[in-house]
Amino acid sequence: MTHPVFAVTVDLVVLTVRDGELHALLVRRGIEPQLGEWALPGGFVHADEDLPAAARRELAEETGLDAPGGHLEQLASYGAPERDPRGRVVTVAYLALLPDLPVPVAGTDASAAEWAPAGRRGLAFDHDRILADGVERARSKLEYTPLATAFCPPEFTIATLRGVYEAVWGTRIDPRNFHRKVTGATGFVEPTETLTDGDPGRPARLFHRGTATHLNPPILRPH
Amino acid sequence: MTHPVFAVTVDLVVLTVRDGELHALLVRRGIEPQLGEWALPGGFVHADEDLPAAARRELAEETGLDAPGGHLEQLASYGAPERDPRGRVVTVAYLALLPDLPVPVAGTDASAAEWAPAGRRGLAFDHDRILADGVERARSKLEYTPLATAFCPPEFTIATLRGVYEAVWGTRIDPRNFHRKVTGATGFVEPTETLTDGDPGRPARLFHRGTATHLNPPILRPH
DNA sequence: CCTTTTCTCGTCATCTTGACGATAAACCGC
DNA sequence: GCGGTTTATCGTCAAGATGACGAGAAAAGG
Repeated sequence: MTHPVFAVTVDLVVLTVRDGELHALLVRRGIEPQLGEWALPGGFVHADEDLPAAARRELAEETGLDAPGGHLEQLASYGAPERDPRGRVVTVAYLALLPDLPVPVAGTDASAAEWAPAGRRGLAFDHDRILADGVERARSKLEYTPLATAFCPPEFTIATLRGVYEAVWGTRIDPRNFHRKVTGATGFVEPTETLTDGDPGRPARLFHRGTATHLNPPILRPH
Repeated sequence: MTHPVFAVTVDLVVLTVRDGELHALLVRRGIEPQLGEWALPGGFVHADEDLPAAARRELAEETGLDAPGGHLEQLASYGAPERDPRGRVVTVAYLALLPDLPVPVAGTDASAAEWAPAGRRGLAFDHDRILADGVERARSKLEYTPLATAFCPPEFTIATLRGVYEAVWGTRIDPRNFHRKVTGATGFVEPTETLTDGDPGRPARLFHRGTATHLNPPILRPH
């Protein structure tokens, strides 16, 4: 039996929190098609490469670093027949959650790269949809997993963690109740011995991430 | 630029509840490779076909019916270089949740089809892993969505719904607390006017599914 | 020194949860 | 027909979780 021929790409939804708002990494396309349009970073899977390896490679190429303490997971695949003018291209999208990083550098196939607000639309191909799916996945995962810590540096305050929730969800959260829930959930965060210094207000204790993979009880967003 | 060539398949994790246990639909492969091995139903995506359409087509071919009242969603994609001896094959797995159906018929590329307990292992390719991922997705989704109703006929009792949760989670649930939670969650189930008749015990009210897409509050499995 | 800011702990009414008692309303075997 | 069994449904109660908010602690800034 014969079967149709496809190309396979990986595309990345790379999210971070900057200035209290959720941002996504975008690149300006430096090659055809859609040359000059903003798009998600990504590229073709190599001949002998596994999908997660391709995602990590593209992430390293586009951001200049792999995700140390960050998080990378498969998001979904998109393969509508007309989604790419070059022919049948199926893309496997990955979602990366990273702490705030220095300004990204343009990669091989990109003429520019920048952090854009996660609500940004008008991207090439079906990337609007992929970005929206990634943001929704992140919003949902913050409820049931401790992945909010992937947006934070290795040591962080409860206020920083709360800022992540507020940025991703676009809501305000009561600092006192949030502090109680987070420190009460087993394995979410572990206190260190050190306190912040130099910031306005009372010094805050620094925490690092705990060992839990699921939050119990969950931290549900208001609706 | 040139890029490697792939074949793309869809594979289906089709789950149902039979005799109080979670079952998966398996087919015995009628073509090479892995001829004679048990595997997940699936096949190549056609030249002009979208991914969800390919999943629905394969489901219809293998089970003889599309999912009326059932549920079909994308699960994940798998593309390790050595996963298929024919070459680079990326498969997009879909998860289907169906009410208990008559015995399936063997499809085009299968010499037999059967419902096997969802814990079954020893499948062809990497289908053990895909099946395990599908079961875990189903277990998790029952916590936060009303998808348990996808396993039920259009009208069902609370006990039937509880049986779904017990089968998928492999736990026992207190009937009184479950009844309270389910009827209390907004939009999960809507009561009808009719009662069951003929079964042992007191007649039970029949319900149909509500309009909610998320459960609030969630129904968390014990751990 | 006083004000402002932020962190952290407490309080309290309300809601949810889990364990379980009790009654209702059918069946089954005799 | 008649207890015994089975299942559905409602109610109770203590423990835990939630949301709204008070208040002190500990820093910076004028």
